[in-house]
Amino acid sequence: MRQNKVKPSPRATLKNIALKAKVDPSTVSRVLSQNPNQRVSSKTKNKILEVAKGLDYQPNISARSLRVSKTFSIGIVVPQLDNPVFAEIIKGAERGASEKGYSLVISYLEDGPSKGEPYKKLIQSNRVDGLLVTTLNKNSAILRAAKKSTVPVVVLNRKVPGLINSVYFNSSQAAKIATKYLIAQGHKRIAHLSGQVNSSSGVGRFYGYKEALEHAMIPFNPNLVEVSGYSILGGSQATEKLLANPKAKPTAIFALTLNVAVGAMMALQKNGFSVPKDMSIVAIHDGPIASALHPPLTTVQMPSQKMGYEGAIGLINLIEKNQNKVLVELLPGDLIIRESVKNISKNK
Amino acid sequence: MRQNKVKPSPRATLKNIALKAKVDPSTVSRVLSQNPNQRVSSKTKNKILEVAKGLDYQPNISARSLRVSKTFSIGIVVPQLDNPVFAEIIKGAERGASEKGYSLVISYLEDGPSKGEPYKKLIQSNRVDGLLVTTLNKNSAILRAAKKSTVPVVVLNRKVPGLINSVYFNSSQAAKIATKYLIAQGHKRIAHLSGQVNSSSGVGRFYGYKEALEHAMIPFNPNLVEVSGYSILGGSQATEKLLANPKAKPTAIFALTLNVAVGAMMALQKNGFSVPKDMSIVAIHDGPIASALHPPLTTVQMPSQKMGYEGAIGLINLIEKNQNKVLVELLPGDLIIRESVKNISKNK
DNA sequence: TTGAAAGCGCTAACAC
DNA sequence: GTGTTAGCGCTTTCAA
Repeated sequence: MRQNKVKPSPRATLKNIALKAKVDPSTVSRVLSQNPNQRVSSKTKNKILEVAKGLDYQPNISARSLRVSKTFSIGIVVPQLDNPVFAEIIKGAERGASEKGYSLVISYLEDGPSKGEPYKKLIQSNRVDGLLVTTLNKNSAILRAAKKSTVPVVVLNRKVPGLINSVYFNSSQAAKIATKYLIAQGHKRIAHLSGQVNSSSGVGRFYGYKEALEHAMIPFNPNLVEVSGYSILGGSQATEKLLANPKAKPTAIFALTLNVAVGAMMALQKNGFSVPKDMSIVAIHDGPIASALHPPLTTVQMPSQKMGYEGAIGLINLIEKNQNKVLVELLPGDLIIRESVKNISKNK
Repeated sequence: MRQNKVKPSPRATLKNIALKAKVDPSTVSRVLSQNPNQRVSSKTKNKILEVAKGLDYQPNISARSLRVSKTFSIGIVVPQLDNPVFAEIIKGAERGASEKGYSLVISYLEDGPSKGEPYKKLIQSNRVDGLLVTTLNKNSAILRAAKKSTVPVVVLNRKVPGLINSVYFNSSQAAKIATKYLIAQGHKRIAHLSGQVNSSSGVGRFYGYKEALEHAMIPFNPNLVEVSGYSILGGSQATEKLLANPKAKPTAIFALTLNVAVGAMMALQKNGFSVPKDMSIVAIHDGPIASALHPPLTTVQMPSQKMGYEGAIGLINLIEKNQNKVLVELLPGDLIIRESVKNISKNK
């Protein structure tokens, strides 16, 4: 009933705009697709713009995609969603994509060695013009698949041999900053909760830690390094080991991740250690939890969100051939000094 | 150079398959689009299937979209990405979408009162066939915008007046389970760290808590309720208030969220309370952190991932007109008993 | 500066 | 059961 009374406003297509503005659809396209070399008289241009606005025109992406063989969306492949680092990366990527008029298609997958299917489907059916790839695992199937991709790929959070395009974080420098700070506060027996061996970010932090020690002429003691991985539980277990080892006896801990630091703090508390009185602690990667911990944790900021943003922008530049290579090294952010480190230097 | 030597295998299109199989493109379409009432002889069908496989055919989504006015993707709008609940919802939604051959486009936005633009762009340019909407705020702009949507919308995590389709969690029942458990362990002075007033999930938990008390004939004491919101910091601050209030004196805390429980535990520790000796604690929403806490936290599982999954499946059914209404109430998951609650009943 | 015409890859109504 | 035909909405030569 109601439909009969209301004059159904025509769908806003180029054709309908052309009809209303009494011009050809192609002219409308010339104006609305913002082609730089338009050559349309400002009179007709204004008229078209006006009509388009009145009809609240939004281009039909499918039609445009079909015509120009581009989807105007990029995909992002993430191994886990419950890791705050990836959440921030996605956040940044979404911002970058939408700034450039692209949408972000998400493909989640467990980071196993054999998978890679979602990725395949994503690019084969022309759903995306390019791909942002993150992974925790150096040898993951996605990385292998990425090397054969027909669309541009930008790897986030690490450098991968054979894939030029990446936006990564200088984690070794972040580790150096964190370790140096502990040294400056008088610490000499500094433990390191480290990542897996096959993780480039973990290895980077380990080297940064070692370099900072060397620079301060503090001998490296392997007893002070425990592999924790990236989880709270891992941090807690590694710390237990550390405390149980009579050859360790650290006065400070450098944790490679916020989660790991949380686990470490729990283990310390459980074993009767008070932070920072009995043990100082610093971690890489700032986040809301850091300031909510008790005591608030001193951290080196990690620009995860920026990583996603820069990755998206770079990828789109690649797609649009504005550049042919993306290689961005992001420097660590600031050292956020809170209350988890005690100054134990004698000449204080 | 290399391109000249390699015979470029033709792009796998319907036309090329038709050429190779010596049939008409429309016949190929009939076979490959899996139309149920095909009426193609199994002989030609097999031939087509074979050729298609050899060419590794993947349909061009843009062309199909244009033709059938469908994008085969759904959008999801989330207010924050660093909240584990939303991460799990996305995870589930991605699984549901990909199971049905759809892709998931993500639109992140701060959950302010005035926004709603990303959403608008998403549906207006025909980028998505439907929308999954999550929000923390009862009065958010997205919800208002959703009511005017031309594509189906399914609201996740809450029921909203004026929007029929939703998949939500019976948080009041979860609250009841948690509170009842504390009561069964002999607790009578049970505090509740609650959500905001304008959040349906928060209100539900509050009612569940009250009902459980009533049922056990324990009088409700407003001094035992503190608004914590959903963050770690909020949980910590609310707990501080609780401890400072001489009229409260709880023996147990029911926290509406895992994050809030983490904050509470920090505040308790800071104030010299030991869990569960001096204070028991239960929270809604299980997650890896729960078992990593010290002591491991007793929780009522919340099916966030399932919410995303059911939402996606329901939305796609709506889109494909297999059903015309989605209204799913998810029951709380199991009570996971760990070590954060002490039995203080006398006749133990 | 603008219009006419073709076609991206696909599907569906209609013939036979 | 299979081919013919038209057209979704858009961009892009080519002509005028």
